[in-house]
Amino acid sequence: MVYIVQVLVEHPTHALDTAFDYLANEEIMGGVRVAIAFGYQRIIGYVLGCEYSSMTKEELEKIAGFKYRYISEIIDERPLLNQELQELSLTLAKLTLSPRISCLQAMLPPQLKPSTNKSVRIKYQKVIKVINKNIVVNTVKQQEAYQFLKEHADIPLKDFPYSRGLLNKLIEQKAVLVVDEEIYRDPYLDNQKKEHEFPLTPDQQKIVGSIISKINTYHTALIHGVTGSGKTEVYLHLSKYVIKNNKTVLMLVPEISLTPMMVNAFKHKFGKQVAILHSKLSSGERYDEYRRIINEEVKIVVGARSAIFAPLEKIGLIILDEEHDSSYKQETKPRYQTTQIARIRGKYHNCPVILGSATPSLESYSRGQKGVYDLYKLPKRINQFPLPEIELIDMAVEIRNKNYSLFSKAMKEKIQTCLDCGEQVILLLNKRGYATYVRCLDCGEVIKCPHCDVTLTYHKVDHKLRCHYCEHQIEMPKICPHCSGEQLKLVGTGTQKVEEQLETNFKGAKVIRYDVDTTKQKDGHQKLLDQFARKEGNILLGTQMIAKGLDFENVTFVGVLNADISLNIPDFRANERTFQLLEQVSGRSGRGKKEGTVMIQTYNPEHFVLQCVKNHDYLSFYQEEMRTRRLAIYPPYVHLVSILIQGKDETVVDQCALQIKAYLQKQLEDMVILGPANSLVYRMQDIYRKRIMIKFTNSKLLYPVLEKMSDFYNKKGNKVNVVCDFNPYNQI
DNA sequence: AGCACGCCGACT
DNA sequence: GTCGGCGTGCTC
Repeated sequence: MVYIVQVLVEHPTHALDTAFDYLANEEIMGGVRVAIAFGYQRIIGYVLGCEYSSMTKEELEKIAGFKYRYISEIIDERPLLNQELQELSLTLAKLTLSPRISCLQAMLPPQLKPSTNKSVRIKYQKVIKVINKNIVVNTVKQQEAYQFLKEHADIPLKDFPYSRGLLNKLIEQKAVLVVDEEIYRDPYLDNQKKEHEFPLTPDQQKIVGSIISKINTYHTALIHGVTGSGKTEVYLHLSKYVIKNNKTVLMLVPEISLTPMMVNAFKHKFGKQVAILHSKLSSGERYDEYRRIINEEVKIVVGARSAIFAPLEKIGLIILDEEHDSSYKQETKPRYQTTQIARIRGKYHNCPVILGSATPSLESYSRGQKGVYDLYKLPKRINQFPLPEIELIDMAVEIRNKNYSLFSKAMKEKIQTCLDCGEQVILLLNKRGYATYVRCLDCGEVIKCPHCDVTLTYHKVDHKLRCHYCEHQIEMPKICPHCSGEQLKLVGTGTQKVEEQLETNFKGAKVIRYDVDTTKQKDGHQKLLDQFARKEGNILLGTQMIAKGLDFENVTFVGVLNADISLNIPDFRANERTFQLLEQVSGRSGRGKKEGTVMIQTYNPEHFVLQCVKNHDYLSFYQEEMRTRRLAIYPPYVHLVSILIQGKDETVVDQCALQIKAYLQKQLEDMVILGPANSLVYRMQDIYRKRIMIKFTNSKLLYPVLEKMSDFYNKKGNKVNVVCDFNPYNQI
């Protein structure tokens, strides 16, 4: 008589993470969006399932004990996600302890999120399709046009170089047909070039051959290739093989705008068979790329983190380039690790997952060593040059020699030499944030945000102090807010200040500053990098953004102004991050026809991380850092889950945190449970935040306990909110 | 989440 | 008397 439809309502909260039953007069497929009345609201819902019932509405209501409502409107003709991805959305919800609806939102492009009812206009154009290739046509001229159409498949009507009458003749003979076809906004239209293939080196050949021999088996391969060793070529060759066998490729990169080389390499080689997915695309562009994938017009998807959910069918290969990169971890709910999702999809499609990096994460490398992953190495650069020579510069010595400037004597000279030779320089200011804070020289106070436990940072552009965590901003004060002293001093060095100093130190040098500030606008990254590539700048000065995938052959010198900042961050990954950053940025030097050099300024030249960077010695770094992790019991020896307890009332937060700790200790007797401790930024936007950390090796016991705890505390009306983060990266 | 209902204080 | 504060509970 009716269909009972299970609907997930679109509010992404734990309180509503349960299916609501509606009625419909027809069957509705799982994965279709519907409009529903929910309480007093009209909202969008997502259909989970549908079952037929022979009873009437009234009979059903008698059993259920509540009134059913009917679905108001069916929005989609077809399910948004295929079977694989629907199942994956449920797995994702379980793995991350997130509401199912927020998993769906993370998986779909913004235009298709259940909540967004905005429609994106689909554009059409008329194209000529050859429907029969073996017609004998009447005249020579017709034959000519027919031949032309056979050679130019699906040509737009407006580009047809013969007369309309001629075309009509061909249509009459049922040789061709004019149809409306969707046209897509192609974000990389002007980027297409001819394919040029490089022969593989024996090392590359070995890897390609070996992976191809297991191409139809799910397994993970880790490629440890030094910077400039040609991992890209390996990816391209494998991809070509896979699509030749009529399967598809999922290629992930950390952030598209920061790794243009990889994107371009794929676009050049495979042209229209590639779809690009990332957040900087306009909504129309992104939607079109997504539709091209759904319509199976695409063989390869290149994209950032969320592209791991691309609706590709028949996946034959999944690649994660720069696998160590922290952007593969999503830091908002659902807090998933892309590598984990890649493995789930790889298992489903029975295909290899390739992880590539010059500086693999300890987690991955240890699996490579244990044989869980196949470990491959590319130890040499393809341009035959050795890796750049690295010099560590002891800044303590500089100070002893009364050099208080940002630049050591050696670095100043080196930069000057490069400029004189017409070569380019990359400088890294290894500092998160880019501006300075303000200290009063009379009372010593630092100006802080009234809502968060952080200092306000100075922005020169508008002469304002701003908070990093909330939008709070004030005019730069003239006098100290604490003691009314007049000596306010800007402390710390940001890229803006270094830029000024470079311009005074190196007369005539053009500096391109590359940081969050200067790359904000659309295509901001590309504009600046293009400028630098055209040699319109001599020095590229940037934050860690410049460490990734850039490839400028005229760069022969890379300088790191202060290597210590990231070493001193209170995070168990600080050493690993520093090693990765320094090794990656060093790799920007000497990629062309000239050898490159690197200088790293530091106060800890003896530190093992810096010594290993100097010798390009990943293995020693790995061994030493593994020792530390083993002694301190950190990943990869254990897994971590961080539990954030937050709320407006400090005492309630405190009590709940203690309660939770006691509960967990009772339920998880033999696991190490640390905390509760104040979070790194204890107060953020007037919310107090405490953290509990669990170290575990087996998650089976853990999940049901955390689920129960999270459900209990995330009920509406509770004064605290609990967030579980598996494999946490940013402990802010 | 978003909204109503309901129970309290303080104002035309 | 009644306007509005927000604490509590419900939505198929």
